[in-house]
This record gives sequence, C-alpha cells and structure tokens, in this order.
Amino acid sequence: MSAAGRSRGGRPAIVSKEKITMAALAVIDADGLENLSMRRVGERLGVEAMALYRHVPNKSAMLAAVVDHLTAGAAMEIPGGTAWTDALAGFGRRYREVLLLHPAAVPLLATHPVSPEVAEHLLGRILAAVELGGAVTLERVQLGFQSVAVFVLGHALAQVGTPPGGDAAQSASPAYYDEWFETGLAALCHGFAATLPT
Amino acid sequence: MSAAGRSRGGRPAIVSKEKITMAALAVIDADGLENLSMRRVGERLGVEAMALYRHVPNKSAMLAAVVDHLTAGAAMEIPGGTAWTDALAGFGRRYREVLLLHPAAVPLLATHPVSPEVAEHLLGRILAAVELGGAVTLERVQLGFQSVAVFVLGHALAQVGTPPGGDAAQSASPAYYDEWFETGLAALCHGFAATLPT
DNA sequence: GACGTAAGCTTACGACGTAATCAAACTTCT
DNA sequence: AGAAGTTTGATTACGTCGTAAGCTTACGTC
Repeated sequence: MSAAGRSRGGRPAIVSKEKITMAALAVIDADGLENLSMRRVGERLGVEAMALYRHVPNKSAMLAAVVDHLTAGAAMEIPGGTAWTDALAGFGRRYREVLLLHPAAVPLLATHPVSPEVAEHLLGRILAAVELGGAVTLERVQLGFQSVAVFVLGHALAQVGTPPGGDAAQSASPAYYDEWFETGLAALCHGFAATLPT
Repeated sequence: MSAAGRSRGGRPAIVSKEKITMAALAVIDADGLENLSMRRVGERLGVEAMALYRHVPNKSAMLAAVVDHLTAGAAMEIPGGTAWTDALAGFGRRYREVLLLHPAAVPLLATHPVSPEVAEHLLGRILAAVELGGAVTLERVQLGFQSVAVFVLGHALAQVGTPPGGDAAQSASPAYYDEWFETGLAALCHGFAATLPT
C-alpha cells in the first residue's frame, strides 16, 4: 500500500511541499498577500517557520508553487471539433473563474510567472481539441492562447485591485467587470478568427 | 520669482513628493523592485528614511505615485479624424513603450492600480480625437480602451517576468514578444472595430 | 541498542516599515 | 535684533520579516 519512493528512515514529515502550498494559499485568502509570511504559514501547519525550508528553498519558490497550483486548476477538457477561437474563449472564461476564486492571490501571477510546464499543459488541452491546417497554424493558436491568457490576467488584476482612494462601495460592480470581460474576450477571439493582414 | 504657493516659514525642504517619486523609480531601475526600501530611497536623496514621511504617508503611497508618474507618461496627442480603433492601437503601443522603459517597475502596475484621474486623462486624449456616433458609443470606446490597457499590462508582465528556472539566454527574444504583441493588439482592435453580436 | 538519516526546533542576524520625539532652519511679527 | 511660530529632517526604538547555522528528535536498518 506504500506509495512509490520508499522512505529510507528519518523523522516522519509533518508538512510537505503540497501542504505548504495549500497553507500559503489559505493564508493569502484569509489575511491577504501582504500579511503572508513564512511564520504565518508555519503556524497554520503547526510547525515553526524554519521547518518549511526543508521542503521549499525560499519564500519566492513557495509563491511560485502557489501560482502553479492555481493556474493548473484552469486545465479543462474541450470537446473535439470545437472551433479554435471558441476553445480560446472557453479557456479564458475558465482561467478567469479560477483566478477570481482567490482574488488576493491574483497579484502573485504578476510577479511569479507560470512555469513553462504548466503553460504547455494548458496549451496542450486546447491543441488536443483543435484541428490544425490552413490558416490555423500552431503558431497562431499559441499566440491566441497567450494573448487570451495575458488579457485575463490583466483584467483580473484590474478587478481585484482596489482603486487608490476608493471604498468597496464606490467601486465598479461585478456586473460591469463581467461585461467588460466578455466584450474584450469576444473582440480578441473574433479578431483572431479573422484572417488578418500584415 | 517665487513660485505660486507662498511659503509660510519653516525649514526649507530638501526633498519633495516629486523628487521622492523619481528617486524611487531610479532605485527600482538600478536595484530592482524587491530591493526598494524607504532607506534606500532616502539614501539616494541624501536624507534619512524617516524624512520621506513628511511628504508621503507610507511606502504604498510612494509606489502609487511611481505608478501614476509612469502611466501619465503614456499620454499622447492623436490627430483628429483617426479611426477609433487606430487610436486604440496607437495608445496601446505607446503605453507598452513606456512600460518597457522601466521593466523592473512593471509589476507595480499589478499591485497599485492607476488612479482614476490619470486613467480618465488618458481616455480623454483618445476621446478628443474620436467622433462618437452610430455604433461608436462612449461605452464601447471606453471598454476598448480598458481592454487594450489590461492587455498591454498583462503582456508586459509576461515579457519582463523571468520564467522560474530560466536564464536570460534561453528566454524568448524581444522580437518574439513584439510579434506576439502586435498580433494580439491587432486582433483586439479588429474585434472591436467589427460589430459584434450579443 | 547503536547507527545513519531526515525533519523540526532554537537561536541569531541584518534589514525592513514606521511611530514618537527632538533639533534645526526658515518667515513673520514685535 | 530678537522672540514666536512653523515646517522639515534626524534620532531612537519597536515589532516583524527572511533565512543561515547548529542542535534535537524520531524514524528505518543493522
């Protein structure tokens, strides 16, 4: 029943990289990104801060793990035969949903880029459903995918960022952001669907 | 010869909010965002860190001032009679240029949103050159402007962010980012130019 | 039980943001 | 000229942070 990778003795671990990642995300959700500290993550796991360094080289790597965990959650199955720009739009909406589930964590995506492995995985899901050929080249799908991704991130940042002097009350409504998002996403996808000169 | 705003006595100021803003940007350019500290900004101005707090309420406000200074630099004159989507594209390119002049400062835009005043100013420059009417409503121009802005920010973040395990050498070339940007921008603007259903 | 090993704990250091208090340098009024 | 008032910068100090170094604990294997 023991998993692969036999233990070769030693004190049993209380935490793991995965537990640390989840705890960090929980701290971000509960206390905000600016209050995230190694000590607080350790506290949540019943462990001293220095214990985390057995599993994570430093704070930045921990945050990168949170980013990858979040982003990987945007992976989705796409029915075969979907128009490639529809697949893009579907991915965009899914990615946005995932980001907005953890608003306080979104700024992390700005400082800690998604790892190439995760990015390739997400792109692969889209490519699996899309039939390349003609004007639909791999380069074009990739550019579209990346463009949708940065649009989603930029838009989510705008939504979760509190304007300098603004209360929550006078901020724009979620419905406004939804409409803005759908309009921009539709424009982007229609633009990619069209055969563009130059 | 004395400028407007008479001094009402008191020790002459060595620094000002503007000087602090410029010094902070210089520190970011020279040492990176993660090495920016009040002490270091003060050092660059020949002043102790605490002196800054006479002109800026806290570090976050200082960073917000940097953001507004940067963003305001993207204001541009647009010849009248320009197609509104061309005006959007011009703004996008200009905004991107401004951001890439200070790569290390770009992540600031993710955490410290542009103030409404600056944003309105930028939008106003576009509206001044565009003739509203028909399908070109103010709402549509505004949505287009905001969509281009978040796309530019997201794209710049992707470009300036060093991938987790990557050297500068194996990173994508500037030319790749240029092509990606132009493709995405063109798609976005063409999409907004088209009359979209829904 | 002794040994090797992996993990958590303790201690410590330098840097950070910033509150509170004090000293200095100007203008204005007498 | 000098006193008063005002604005600015310097000093000191506190709590928190990331994390390096070394120690202790709790396992599997002989």
